[in-house]
Amino acid sequence: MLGVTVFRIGEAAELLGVSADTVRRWIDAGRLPAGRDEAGHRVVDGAELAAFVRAAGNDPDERADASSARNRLRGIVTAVVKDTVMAQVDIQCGPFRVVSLMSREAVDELDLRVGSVAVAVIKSTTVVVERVPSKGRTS
Amino acid sequence: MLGVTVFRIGEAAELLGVSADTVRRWIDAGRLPAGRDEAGHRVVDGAELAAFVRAAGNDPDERADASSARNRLRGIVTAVVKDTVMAQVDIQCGPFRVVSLMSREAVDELDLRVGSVAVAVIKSTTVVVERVPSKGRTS
DNA sequence: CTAGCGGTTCCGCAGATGCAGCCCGGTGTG
DNA sequence: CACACCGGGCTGCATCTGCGGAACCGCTAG
Repeated sequence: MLGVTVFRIGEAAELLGVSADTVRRWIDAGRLPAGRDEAGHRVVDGAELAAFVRAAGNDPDERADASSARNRLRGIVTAVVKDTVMAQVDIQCGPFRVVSLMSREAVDELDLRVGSVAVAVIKSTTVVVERVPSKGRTS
Repeated sequence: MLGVTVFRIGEAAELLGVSADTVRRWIDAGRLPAGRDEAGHRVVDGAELAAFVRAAGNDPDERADASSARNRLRGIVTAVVKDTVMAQVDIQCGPFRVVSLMSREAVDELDLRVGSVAVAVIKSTTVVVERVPSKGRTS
């Protein structure tokens, strides 16, 4: 098991958040290196895809750049639920919804409300990583 | 201070990650409610923008749906640095780069490597929210 | 008061993306 | 073995998005 993770075009497309056609065009344009399997289907190496998605994520979004420094996800507040002592704040950060539980006092003090811009900050030691059952095979 | 956060078209565009032209077209198409200020400039209400970004984030991406349940950010591993006892794993989740610090043993056990698909899971109590110096005024 | 600067509106254009249609190859089931 | 189903390759088309240009408005500095 060399463990080289490879993706088919559909899998890569889902990961990148675009259609398979777009991934195909990127490959044909040479922007994303890929090979072909015995059936003529395009095969994308996991490491290549990682490099591509990293490059794509850095350039266009300066806000992502500012974020990429240390787990800073910038977004817009979509919900605020205030309890007596605690409060829950939902932030939409790009395609993800991040939920934060904090004291009600903190919410009041920050004056967080629906529509406000906020940044979700996460200590890297509190991030748990799960492997995905998935797809990519080892070849 | 009623605290109704409002955005100008450029600010909304930056938040949504698109150009001001696109936001203008969305408004003209009725997809995003907006008013006009005394100068004829479009003005977007923060709550409306929040509703819009929430809807936009849920529909297209089923993977985001699966993620939105509880701070589950799915992405691709872009870097793995192994130290003697600790390890750092970088995951590109949409436009954001998430860094996780974990024991080296955990990395080996999960068989995490560049190009693997992984999910960053974050307890909502460990998410710190910062307000942005920003923009949106109170009217 | 005037000039300069930044942001917005509106217009038109070129490139990128998504989608539908059609054919092919691999897989599983009866 | 025959059949249906699924994912992929390839083509063409409609749409969306971003960019540049020209004019307008509001704010600030001189």
